[in-house]
Amino acid sequence: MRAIRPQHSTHLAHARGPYNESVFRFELQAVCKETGARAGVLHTAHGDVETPVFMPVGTQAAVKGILPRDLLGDLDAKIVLANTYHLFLRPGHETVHKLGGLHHFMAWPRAILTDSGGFQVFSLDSLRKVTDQGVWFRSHLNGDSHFFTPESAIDVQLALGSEIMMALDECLPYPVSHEAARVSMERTVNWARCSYAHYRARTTDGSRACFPIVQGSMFADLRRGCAEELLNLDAPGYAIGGLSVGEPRALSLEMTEAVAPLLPRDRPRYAMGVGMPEELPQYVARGIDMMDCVLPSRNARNGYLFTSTGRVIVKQAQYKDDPKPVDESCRCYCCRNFSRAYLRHLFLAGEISFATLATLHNLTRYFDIMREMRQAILAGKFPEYLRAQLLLHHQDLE
RNA sequence: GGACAGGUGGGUGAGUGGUUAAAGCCAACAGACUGUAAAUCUGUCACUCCUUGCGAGUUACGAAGGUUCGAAUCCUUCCCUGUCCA
Repeated sequence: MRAIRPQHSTHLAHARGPYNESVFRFELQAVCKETGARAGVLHTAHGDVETPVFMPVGTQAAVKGILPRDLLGDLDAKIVLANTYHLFLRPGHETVHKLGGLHHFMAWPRAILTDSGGFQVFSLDSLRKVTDQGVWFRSHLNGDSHFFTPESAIDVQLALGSEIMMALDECLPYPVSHEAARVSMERTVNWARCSYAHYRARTTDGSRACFPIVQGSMFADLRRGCAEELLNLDAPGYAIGGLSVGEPRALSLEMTEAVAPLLPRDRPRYAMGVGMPEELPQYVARGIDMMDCVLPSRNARNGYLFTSTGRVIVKQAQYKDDPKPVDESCRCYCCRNFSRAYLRHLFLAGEISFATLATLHNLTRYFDIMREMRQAILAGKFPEYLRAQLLLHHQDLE
């Protein structure tokens, strides 16, 4: 068998800073005095990640609809997500490991964050059973039973080789009782401790991080209690999970507000699974550095495009003869070359290229928003940016 | 000219006396989507009216008649399509 080794040098040359690139480290560059919004850099063994950052979701080691080439080139993404549960089932973490690790396997030389499978506790509700020790999953592919523990989730992520591993957590639906949320939160804390002990035992060089996840449903006291417990782990970063599971938007932001101030100032904060474009500044304004969401990619495939002036559901009949680009102020390949009418045609015709163009556009939109925010924070103009956004999206945020 | 087989809503295609304004699929239209069981899913899809109800009325299964309490379904005639035979 031919030796397969990741080849990072060419891709990373420009991304390397003056720091020890083998060590995972967060560098805070600016903090908005009025809101607490932050700009920084996440230094990883696979390149620097400027924050605040939006991470495209590539569950099965692929961001649906586009190629790593698009992510590297046009989008210039610095980090993507992949999923422990899905890659464990198929093709199997050992297979990925044997083939040189996830970066090499999916031809993605930059940073990768792997989710632990905690979200699948929520989304595969009918196929799993949670115990104090872990989660039984019945594979959605063939019905096989698999038991995930905090330790095994770390092992799978170690085999995959991601820079940022997530501790196994229990993501609850909404609404649940305070008591159910408390029991679940305590389980998530225990799991985080187990994950952490295992992570510490198995990693030595500091090149890879593991983030615990704050849970507690929509109860501020539980959220705070959870965060305080997790602080004892002295993790290199913290996530807030269990948001956007059906609750009113105001509640998700309220929970973020309750938790973020408790988290270490010098560590990145990750709000998992958010959000709509107009929500992103709201999280950043509450001190969030990292976000991810399937919306730009999934909605793209469903004909729903995000623009600087609102949504364009390009599959609608009203765009049948529309020669305009999706977003006239967008510089993406899709908007530079194709009309709404053409995109609508591709969608209705079921052409695969629609997904590619639409996803490319939506991710461009998300990245533009993140870039604008970062620049505003660095320039000390984030409050103005935020106020302008609020005016623009007054109704959306109701 | 003869013998069969057929003609159903935008398309396809079920339905052989009443629960049929007519299944299913497709198309079309609208909506949903937030750490992806998603190139997925949901709804609408003859017209009119209102007290929006498993409401009322009108029109509709090639055309026109007929049988029947009741017809897309049975009968008669006609028109059209396909295949085969002359």
